[in-house]
Amino acid sequence: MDKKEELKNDAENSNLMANSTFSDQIPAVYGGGGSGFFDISQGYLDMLGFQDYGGASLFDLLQQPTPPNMVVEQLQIHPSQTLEPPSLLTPVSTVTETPEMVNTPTQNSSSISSSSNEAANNVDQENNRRSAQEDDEEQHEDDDDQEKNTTNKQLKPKKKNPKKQREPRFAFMTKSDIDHLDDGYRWRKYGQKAVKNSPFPRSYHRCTSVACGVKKRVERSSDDPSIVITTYEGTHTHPYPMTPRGTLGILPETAGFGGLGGGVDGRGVSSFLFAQPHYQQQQLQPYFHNQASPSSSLSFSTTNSSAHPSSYSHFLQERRFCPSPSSSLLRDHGLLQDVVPFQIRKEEPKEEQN
DNA sequence: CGCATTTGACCCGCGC
DNA sequence: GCGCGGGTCAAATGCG
Repeated sequence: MDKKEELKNDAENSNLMANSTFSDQIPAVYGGGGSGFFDISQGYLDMLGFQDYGGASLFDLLQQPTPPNMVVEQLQIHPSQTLEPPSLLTPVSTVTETPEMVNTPTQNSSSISSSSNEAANNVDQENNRRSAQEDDEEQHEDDDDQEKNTTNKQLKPKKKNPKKQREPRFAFMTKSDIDHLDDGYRWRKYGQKAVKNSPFPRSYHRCTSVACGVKKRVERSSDDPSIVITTYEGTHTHPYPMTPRGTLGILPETAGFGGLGGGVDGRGVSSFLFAQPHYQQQQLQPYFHNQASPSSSLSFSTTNSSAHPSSYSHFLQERRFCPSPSSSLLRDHGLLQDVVPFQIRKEEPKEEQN
């Protein structure tokens, strides 16, 4: 414990510091609600087209006369690497590792970039390995069997071999009482672990879709119990599950942009409809009270190990929830505003001026 | 009965 | 090499 814990503590302390860290990197991001949190105003939500949702989503809540505050903290987005800018997003790029990364000391760019790069490399390497491995496994099933037999003797047949591969990860810090924010997808919890130096456990979820390997980790910030850190890892490879729990009454078409699910790449994704059960509103409120303004903020951090532009952009796309095409206001910024708000804007001609 | 959650065990990477 | 902590597995259990 000693040093380690200290380090951990430091790291965790720096967790929330991510705000400052990030702000240092992308000052613009923090325009709204103090503390470096994004301010999601009702107007913003409108722009996102949330009003169209029938279900009681988190955002619905946000639309309440007294919008709850959802703190979303962008943990770390690395500005150094620009993503290919799809018309909508451009950006910022690289993301960094999520909570963990976030926890990393406030070393910002340098550390972040290095991490990102490393991560990226690792990812690539790992990906290669993985596929290679998979191929191998397929090709040598017999061998595998044998090997497995050997291994099985000792332990459960864990398929995982090589290094874990880190897929693009995006972390969201949400101020909420609810740990598991319903994003519309169906998740199955496959594990829970106690987090060191934190009274709150971390739960591991996996998308229930067959071929979808998207994972999600949910944990509460030890520094601020009111903050839930949700980390998404991977990209959904299936269409958005419409109204999974009757929370999302939206159709792809309504969603615009190919819909919540219809990601640009054809991959359905829109993992950010925080559909919440009704009761959540009540739970959320207390927090909002703590907020100076009735605005809500969503903060997320993207951690992208792969630092792949596509990943990021994809992420952004996902994040687009479903900006309604009609919302011209969003037109250029949309989610971008959250994610890469100002940065991007800088690049964009300000002429538009809203 | 099927699916989701719980939970203890195990694996793996990393730091010392 | 060892211990720690994070991440995952899978049997057991719970729930609708």
